[in-house]
Amino acid sequence: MIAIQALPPYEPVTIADRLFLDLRRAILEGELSAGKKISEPELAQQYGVSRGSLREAISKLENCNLVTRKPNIGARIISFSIEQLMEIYQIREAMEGMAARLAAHQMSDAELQHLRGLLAWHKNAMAHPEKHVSTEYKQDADLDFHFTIIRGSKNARLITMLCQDLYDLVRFYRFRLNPIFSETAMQEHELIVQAMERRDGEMAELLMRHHVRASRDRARKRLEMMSAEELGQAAH
Amino acid sequence: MIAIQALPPYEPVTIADRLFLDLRRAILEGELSAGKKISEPELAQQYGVSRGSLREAISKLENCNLVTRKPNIGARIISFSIEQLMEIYQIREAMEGMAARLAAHQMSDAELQHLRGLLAWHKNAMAHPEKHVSTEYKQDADLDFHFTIIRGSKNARLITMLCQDLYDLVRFYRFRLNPIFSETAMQEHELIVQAMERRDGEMAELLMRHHVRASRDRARKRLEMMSAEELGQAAH
DNA sequence: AGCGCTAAGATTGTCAACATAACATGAATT
DNA sequence: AATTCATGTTATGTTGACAATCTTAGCGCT
Repeated sequence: MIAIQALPPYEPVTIADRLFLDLRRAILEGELSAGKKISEPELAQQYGVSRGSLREAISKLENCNLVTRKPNIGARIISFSIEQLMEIYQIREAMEGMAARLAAHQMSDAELQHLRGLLAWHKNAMAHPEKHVSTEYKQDADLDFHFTIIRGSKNARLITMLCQDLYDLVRFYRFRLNPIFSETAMQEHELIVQAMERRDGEMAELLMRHHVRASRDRARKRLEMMSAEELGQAAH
Repeated sequence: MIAIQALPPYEPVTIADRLFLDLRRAILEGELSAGKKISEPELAQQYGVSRGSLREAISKLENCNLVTRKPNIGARIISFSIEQLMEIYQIREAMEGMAARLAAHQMSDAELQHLRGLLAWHKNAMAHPEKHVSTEYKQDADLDFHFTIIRGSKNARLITMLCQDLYDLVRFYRFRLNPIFSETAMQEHELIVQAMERRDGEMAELLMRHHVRASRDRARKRLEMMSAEELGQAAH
């Protein structure tokens, strides 16, 4: 069994930490509507903590780019925007491309085997949809694939910027768009792993960039097909 | 005269904001030693503010990656590490490469002319070192060059990640290494602008990536020549 | 001498109250 | 009727005090 660790867990030692994790999950899973203003007194009472701790948690959420704060006005959950989603894909293309290039050289054989196993598991899940394999699981598997390669780059700063700063945004949009993981994407993953197994960093980067670009186009096409009404729901 | 805006200014409306700007400057310019632990009571008294505001400012510094915090232990200024500097160059290669590609298509003719002017001004400053053009100015001009292209990408998230999250780290290292801006780098800038004037995004990306990679190699070579003693000074 | 334990000191996390700025309501005026 | 201004209310920024945790110095023990 492969561990799904889309949201890398860490033990919340302080109240503000726990609050941060709770709020992040609530935002990512849509419990708190996109674009909604955060009322400090309301949330503080709701979670039974003081405003000080809440403000610290909000500050951490700001780091994750999940809320924006304006002085003397307050904090808001970020709002849903197709333009921003496209921007994120462009950044992912550049950074994950570099991550794949580095990972092709830096990952150990064991790590590559793990990645290959992940791919096989994912492929099996796609082939046998009857085995109560939920959509979320397949999406988490996709995240796991990308995370493994990112971590494989062994570039600590790159890992932080992608896994902590950018992928919270990715999850924010992913949950609201609920994209289907396509067979095509699976084949792209396969090609990427093959290049990495050949230790071909140059090709791994090119293939990863192609994959992210293709995913962006699929997302855009999907968005154009969605009705305005559905998009409105996604925003909330 | 070309405006030097290495650190994009904004009006600090709240106390925590002003504190944040002050502390950031102090860290970037070496007034607060790298790796040093931040004492909340000490700094709060020194700046004449309460610990709450100081903690908020520290939280913002954490976003900029200039300090790291551990629960129940405290905050430390980041420490100087060659490995981290090399990691930053790798990220810049990927992201600024993408920025150059986008900017080649997105920048207006006027913006390109501004960039060209920046280059001319910089070239002139290099050619006439007698004109009391300090090293800092030339470095700021280099930052301006990169910032103009990054902003030219018109990708808001990319701009934020680079200008706010990554370039504070760049300044942190730059101040401590005090690198000389070489004639070679100037020529690389020239080639990048030429590609952008041709609206050749592909080439602009390749040239920018080459430029960042070359800068990284120059920095590494320079570091290898520096004695251990000098590096120890840089850390403080 | 070296190691582990204990208690004092200091530092960080948390809270509730105060000061100040933004927002909302309604009256007066053009 | 629409706009502007005044006023009250709410929310955010800020502060100082309290509680929990970590660090350190000192002591006893092996």
